Amino acid sequence: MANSSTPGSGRRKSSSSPTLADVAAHAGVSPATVSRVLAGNYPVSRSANQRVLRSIRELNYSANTHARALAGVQTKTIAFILADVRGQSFADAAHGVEQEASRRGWLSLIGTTQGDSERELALVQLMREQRAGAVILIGGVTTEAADYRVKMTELARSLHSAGSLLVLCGRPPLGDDVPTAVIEYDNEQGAYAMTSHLLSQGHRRILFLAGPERQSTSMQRLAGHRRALHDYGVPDGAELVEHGVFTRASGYQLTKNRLAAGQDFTAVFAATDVVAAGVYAAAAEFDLRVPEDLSVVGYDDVELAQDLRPRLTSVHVPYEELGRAAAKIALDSQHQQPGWTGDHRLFTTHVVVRNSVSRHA
Amino acid sequence: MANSSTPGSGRRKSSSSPTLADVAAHAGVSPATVSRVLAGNYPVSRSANQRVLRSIRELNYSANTHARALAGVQTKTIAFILADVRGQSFADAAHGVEQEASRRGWLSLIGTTQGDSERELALVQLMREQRAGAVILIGGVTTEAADYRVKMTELARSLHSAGSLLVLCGRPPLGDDVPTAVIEYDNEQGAYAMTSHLLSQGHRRILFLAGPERQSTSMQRLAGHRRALHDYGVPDGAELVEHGVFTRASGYQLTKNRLAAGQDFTAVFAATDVVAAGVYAAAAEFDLRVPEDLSVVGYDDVELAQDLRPRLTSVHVPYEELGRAAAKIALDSQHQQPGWTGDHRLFTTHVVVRNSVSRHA
DNA sequence: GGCAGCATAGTTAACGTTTTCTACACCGAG
DNA sequence: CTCGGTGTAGAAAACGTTAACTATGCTGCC
Repeated sequence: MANSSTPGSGRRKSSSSPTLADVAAHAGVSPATVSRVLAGNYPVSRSANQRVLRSIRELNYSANTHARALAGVQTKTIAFILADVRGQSFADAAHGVEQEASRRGWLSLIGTTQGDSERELALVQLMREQRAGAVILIGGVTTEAADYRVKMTELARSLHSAGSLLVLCGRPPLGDDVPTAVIEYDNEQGAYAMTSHLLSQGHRRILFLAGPERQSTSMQRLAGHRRALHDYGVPDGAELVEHGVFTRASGYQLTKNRLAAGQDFTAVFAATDVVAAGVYAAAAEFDLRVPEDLSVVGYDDVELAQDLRPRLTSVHVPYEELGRAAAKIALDSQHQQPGWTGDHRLFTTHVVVRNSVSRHA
Repeated sequence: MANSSTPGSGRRKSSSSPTLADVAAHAGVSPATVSRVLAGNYPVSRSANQRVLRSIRELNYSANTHARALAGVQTKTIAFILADVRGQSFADAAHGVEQEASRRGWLSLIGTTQGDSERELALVQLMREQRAGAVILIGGVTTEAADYRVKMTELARSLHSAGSLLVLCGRPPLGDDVPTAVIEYDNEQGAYAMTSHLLSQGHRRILFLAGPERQSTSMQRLAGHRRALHDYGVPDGAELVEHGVFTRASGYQLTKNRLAAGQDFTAVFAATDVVAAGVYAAAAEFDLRVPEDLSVVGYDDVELAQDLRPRLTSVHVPYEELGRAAAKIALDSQHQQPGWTGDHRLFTTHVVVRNSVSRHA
């Protein structure tokens, strides 16, 4: 009509996808009818229905998500946000989410933050804007910035009021009045159990390789370790705690430094299995046998724990199940009441004893 | 104005996010001005600018992506699609993408297909609709369905005409006239080199644990293996090829079966390092020492290769760099000419010799 | 002093759906 | 033979942006 005045002038989509209007024209019906055929929530005559279906097939039409979203329908997409895909544990959790989501015909998207809370906020923001059906955050938080809490709280509310949901997995809740679901796994308890195990085997000087300072997961595990030491009446040796990151390289370097400094310890509790792999490498370099000369334990119990030699004693965390549960809660929440305050679920962990710990006289 | 006639009647958003119009009203300017402040592509007076900025902050406004996309702007989002995040190799590649994207201020999203080409199409589709700036597909393809090729080709064209780009990474191109970028790493050559290595060490009966039949990566590696056998004049022993999947469990089971059947081979070439981990486990169960009784090699050279004992000889593939390169090409392509046919880049691989192979008399 | 030109501002038409409303046959019942 | 349904269909108003047009004061020049 209006813009057909000068044929080649206006911003004409060259070979873009066919629109609903195109389908309607092709089938000789109104746009509304096409929409109704697609939605199937309104009576349409047999003949019109067939013509529309045929046109859709012939034009290879597919609805534009954005237009749909703008018009108020939710996308069947669930977002999963973590620090780094390279970590086995969270990758397992991601798989759990994926599984549950696809079982229900939803698509899941993964975003990574590299531990940067700015990026985390940006991703949640993006997902809210994209009208994701739910957003799952997994893994500890690092920042203490008050700003962060405020913004995340706001995003949680905003998601909730848009019929979506923020799920916090393995991280501290935002507050009682914030509409989120929380899924935790017991870091403090697991670390307590593991350190107890080491203590019961006679170890008294245990090097604890923690994650970053002020990272919640890291701090919880350290707290469990400390509590066990305290309960056994062992001095809590702050000088035997080292902070690093959750990588093999970090475990290797930290252990090497300590060993080079001639420090005296009979066991190492690595905050993570991959960190423990680094400990193994450093020990080998100093000709220390595991577990005869040095006992080593980890946390997470990922597949790697079984491939290390000797096999690594670790704390089992049901990551995949965690992911499934998160997705389940998120997707079930679809029809939550407005006054709803939040679900809370706690997964337990347990020590898996393998061959990396020896009795110490 | 018009819709304020009956205050409480229409479908009123209860506590939804503030819109651009809200900001405009709050700042006492027109919507256009707000949009311009945001875009910064049009002169706005100092005072108006400040008022708008303040209103945005006070209302905590954030633009609606869908409306934006609908109005034709691209999202600064890049999508990365793979089969399964749990595989180290692709996780590394994902990290490379992530790195490069965030370096430029882009967000990256990961989607997983579980090897299902239907889901793959759906994800690419979704990303196209979401106006992603680029879509990167990594890993071999499994399907032979003609339908798949047709649809993917169409999506590639559609993405390209929307100013976006489809990047194929480690998988066969769709055709010369399809506007995609292709990044390959040499599976055939790497496998050839590895099998040559085994042959040069005197091994003649090599069990090859391939991935799924008709999966491109798997087939390429098998082809390289076969070519090496042929070049050395060794019978190509189809009975020494076993097809499975790229997991530890698969490697374990397949090897165990062969061993239990009393089959005779002196080396195992696992299609993947994690598969090799399974081989180690099976060998241990039969009291076979690696490499004295059985030589084992893998492919990918992920971190795990260094943690296995003995350390695994493997073919190094620069996954992280691959990811970075893919992202780089994708993001640089932003201003490609219409007649553009596609970039092509090939990464080389090389054997990393460790301790899992012994000389066979 | 009138007028071209510039710096800002506002209007309005897209973008592609969904979803009310309204319209129109056609049917059986009074 | 008219009159409320009922079953289908279309028109049009959202949804929240962007961008192409218009509109309006000014400034400065002839």
